[in-house]
Amino acid sequence: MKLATWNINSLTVRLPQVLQWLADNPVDVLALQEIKMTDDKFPAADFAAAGYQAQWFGQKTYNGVALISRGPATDVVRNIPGFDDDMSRVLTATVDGIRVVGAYFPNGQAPGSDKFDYKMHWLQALRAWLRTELERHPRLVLMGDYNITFDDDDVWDPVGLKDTIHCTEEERYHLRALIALGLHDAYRLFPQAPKSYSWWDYRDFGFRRNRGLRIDHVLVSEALRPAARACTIDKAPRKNERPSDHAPVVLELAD
DNA sequence: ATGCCTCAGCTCCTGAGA
Repeated sequence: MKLATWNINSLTVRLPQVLQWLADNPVDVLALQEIKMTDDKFPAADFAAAGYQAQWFGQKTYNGVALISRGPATDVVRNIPGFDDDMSRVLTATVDGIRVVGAYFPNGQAPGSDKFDYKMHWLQALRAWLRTELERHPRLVLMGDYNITFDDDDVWDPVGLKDTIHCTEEERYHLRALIALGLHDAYRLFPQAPKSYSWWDYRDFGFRRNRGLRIDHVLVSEALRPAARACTIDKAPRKNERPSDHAPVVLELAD
């Protein structure tokens, strides 16, 4: 079984790339972030024609998430229960016996800003809810655009970017706290090339110069960890014409 | 460089992303 996450920065613009990627990489579940469209615009028929079901939770202009799956998605939950939020960021469902949480974490803009405060509160609420969700569903995957790096290995210029957004100790504290719930960074369960990133700035030839960050993550629960077989970042779509700034991250689980 | 790209929208500029 394969699961993947991809921030596609507008599904309107990149639907053809997503369909092509699914044709080339027939994963069982694909979590999408930043679809940037209202629910009435979601191209469910296009996914159905490709053999995929879909759940979606859209929003005008910003945010918006979806879960694309071969099998049916049940017990669907939108956003974080108990946390009042006007942004569409989280979509959770059970697929093939696995609780899949697809999430678009807040960006946070800059430490000290209102958006950063919102990010901290959102992270707190996510963790509180995940604690109970993990009790109900031990076989759980949390994947998406976290907008947080774990450590310097996830940052192309750890000195220059020290304490800037995605790299602050406050954000990393929350990321480690998620790990402390009994989750594992699937990417680091396996040997990886140094300077591996999942996002590169559109500006200044960021991708060509490999000036990137690893901010898209797949976390697996303790119960699923023994089944993890591989976790990879697929840089191929970043080489497309009009690419997303993010690359897909793929987790392979033993059947 | 409060910049560089890219996207959406009350679209020919601005806000936001990361």
